[in-house]
Amino acid sequence: MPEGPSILILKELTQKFIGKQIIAANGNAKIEMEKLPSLIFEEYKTFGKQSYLVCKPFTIRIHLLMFGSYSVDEQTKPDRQLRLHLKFDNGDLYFYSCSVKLLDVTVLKEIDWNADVLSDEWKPLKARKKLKAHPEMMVCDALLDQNIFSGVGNIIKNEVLFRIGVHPESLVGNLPSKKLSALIFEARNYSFDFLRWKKEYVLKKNWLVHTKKTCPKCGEILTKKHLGLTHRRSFYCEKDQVLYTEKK
DNA sequence: TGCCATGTTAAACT
DNA sequence: GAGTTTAACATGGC
Repeated sequence: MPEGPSILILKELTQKFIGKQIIAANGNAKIEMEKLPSLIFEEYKTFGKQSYLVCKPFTIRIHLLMFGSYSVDEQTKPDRQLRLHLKFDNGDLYFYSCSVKLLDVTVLKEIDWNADVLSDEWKPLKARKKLKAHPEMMVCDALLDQNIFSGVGNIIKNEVLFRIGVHPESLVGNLPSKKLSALIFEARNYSFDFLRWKKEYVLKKNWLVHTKKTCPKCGEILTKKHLGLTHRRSFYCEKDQVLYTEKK
């Protein structure tokens, strides 16, 4: 489910509730539920994988983590623990097994919206600046850094690195300028491909290396390893993805 | 059936 | 205190 593009799809599904009053709120989220009824759901803001349901003077921050899910209007699988249910006069919004926090709406001012690869406010130059400040970082860690590439997840990471022909263990500071540009460009570009394919239910079909066995380019066996600070799965081709070891 | 994964935080270590 | 490792959360696919 939940890499940045999937959250945008969720946002679209909830648009009919914008401007509506919350009639009731329940679920096992450890928040002050009694504060929610009568508030107006004004806006659904996303920041990468985070959702911010703006209901002044609060905002409900929801993160689906690894296994979170949602449904609109129907409680699809009642056996799951219902984390948050918001009732409106034209339907219902349900969230399951996710992180939920009720925050003061002012937290939205603290967010660096320019870091969201899927946002109109995305600023590639700013991402470049952040990367330049961390030359010792492995590119596989850099792509997953939500302060630099908010919304990028492990699938996008693997696919982006294959597209640009860069080995996941290359250091940011060793990338040639053109490769650095390609990295920043594809982080956003692939995210939109992901979004389109997800909507068409053909996302998996379009994976080139993620969970794959052989390289679609050269046919060699792909390497699967847990790499970087986060030890997340990396799928890559030793032949087609260059390990940049020399400072350029 | 058991393992593991599209993620993040916070506690528990050194 | 810092930096690092582990646990916790919880569901579904293979």
